[in-house]
Amino acid sequence: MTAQTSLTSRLADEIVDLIVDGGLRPGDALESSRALAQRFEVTTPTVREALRRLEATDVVQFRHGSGTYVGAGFERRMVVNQHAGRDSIEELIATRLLLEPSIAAEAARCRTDVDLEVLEGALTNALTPQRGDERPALHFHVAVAAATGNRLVAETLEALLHLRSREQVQIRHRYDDRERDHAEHEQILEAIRVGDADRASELTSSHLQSIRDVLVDGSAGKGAK
Amino acid sequence: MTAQTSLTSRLADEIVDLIVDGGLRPGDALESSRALAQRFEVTTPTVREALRRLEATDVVQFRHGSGTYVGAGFERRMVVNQHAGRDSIEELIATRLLLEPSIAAEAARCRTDVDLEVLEGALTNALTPQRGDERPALHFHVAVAAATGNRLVAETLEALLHLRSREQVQIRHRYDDRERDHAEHEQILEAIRVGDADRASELTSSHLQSIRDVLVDGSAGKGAK
DNA sequence: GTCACGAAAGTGACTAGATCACTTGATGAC
DNA sequence: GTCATCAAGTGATCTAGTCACTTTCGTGAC
Repeated sequence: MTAQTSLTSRLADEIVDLIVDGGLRPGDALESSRALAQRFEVTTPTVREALRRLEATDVVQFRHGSGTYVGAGFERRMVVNQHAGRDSIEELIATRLLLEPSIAAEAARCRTDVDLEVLEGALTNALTPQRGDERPALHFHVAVAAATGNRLVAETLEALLHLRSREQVQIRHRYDDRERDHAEHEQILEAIRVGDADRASELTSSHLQSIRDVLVDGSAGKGAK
Repeated sequence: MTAQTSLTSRLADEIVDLIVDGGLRPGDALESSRALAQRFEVTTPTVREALRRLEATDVVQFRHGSGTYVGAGFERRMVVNQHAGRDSIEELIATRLLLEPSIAAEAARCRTDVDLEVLEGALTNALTPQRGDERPALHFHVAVAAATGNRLVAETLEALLHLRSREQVQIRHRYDDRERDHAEHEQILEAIRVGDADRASELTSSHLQSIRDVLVDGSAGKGAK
């Protein structure tokens, strides 16, 4: 049960731990590949695989002939992977509450007929339980962002929702009022359809607020599990 | 001149090209490691390093014993690395225009005295030309996002500005009216200081709009360099 | 004393050829 | 028809190196 994950994955995590424990900051040098290989009792190619993975998000940087150094992505990782307490979930909802109303308003202004079809599709998909299908059913809120016609907006929101995806499941577990969820989504869609930006914004805001309320009440009133 | 970059980096790019050229979509299988190694005339550990790098952003996924598959991150990469034309810069500005006014408003509501000091620091740093110092001077707009007290908001905006960082330099090159930039930042800061959310939002909006205008005029009027 | 040069040590980059572990699909017994 | 079995394909990792680059530090010229 310790780990179904690969040796390389664990290794990457352990290297991050090493950076944390050592109090290293961006710019500081890590141990050499060979030293790391010895420390973790693996071979250098394996260490390098783990480091490459970390390099991709700039957690570490290679400098040929010089050494391996902590990169700026390290601190970013610390923020992103912060312990998944209630704070981080509330932080996520707060962020969405800040950004999504504007996005919904813009969607109401810019949406095309095709966007509307996609939104309707996302809405019906949400009701049918996930099939064995690979496609994880386009998230309604991402579909709204896509309806702005700006791919970067959609991408940003998707990245945001992808974060803390585990906690998002928790939210759904609590906020299990599917009918209400669907009804609110439908209202938002209607506002976008008729191009009422203000109403789309307000509805999105109150929708997220109600989710937040459930969350806060739940954490205050309910015990574990 | 062909490439100062490492073999692994080039290899990662070439594998992505291979996915693109092959018309592969998320879920499709890649060639085996051995086949890739043969194709590119490198050894398997090298291929694996390149693949690990791509795995970090979910461009590919490993399935032990089964194969290597294209992941959801592939399409994301396509969006992020789309050819850096004017469209993508305008898209970025449009996104910022959509998100940052709300953030500035929230900052005006939530900022602490410490946040104000940080903002002032970011403002003066922007005027002094970059020193040899490693720290790349906290971006004013990121500092505003941080003043919301929500780390996730700051992180999101930072990620956004980090994208297309090359093009951002272009923008600065055109929008070289440092004094005006600084003056507008100062106005925004003042609104945040006194807690005027509406004004902070409006000022941010007009600030970004003026940047966009310069950009659009520049692209229409000016030739290359 | 100062500074250019250059060898040596340390480090990452990559090679070469294996072995082990897991998945998958075909085969064959029941 | 169903299910256990097995073999081929693939990823995961190892062993044991060589090559290329950077940094350092000592040497010697000035």
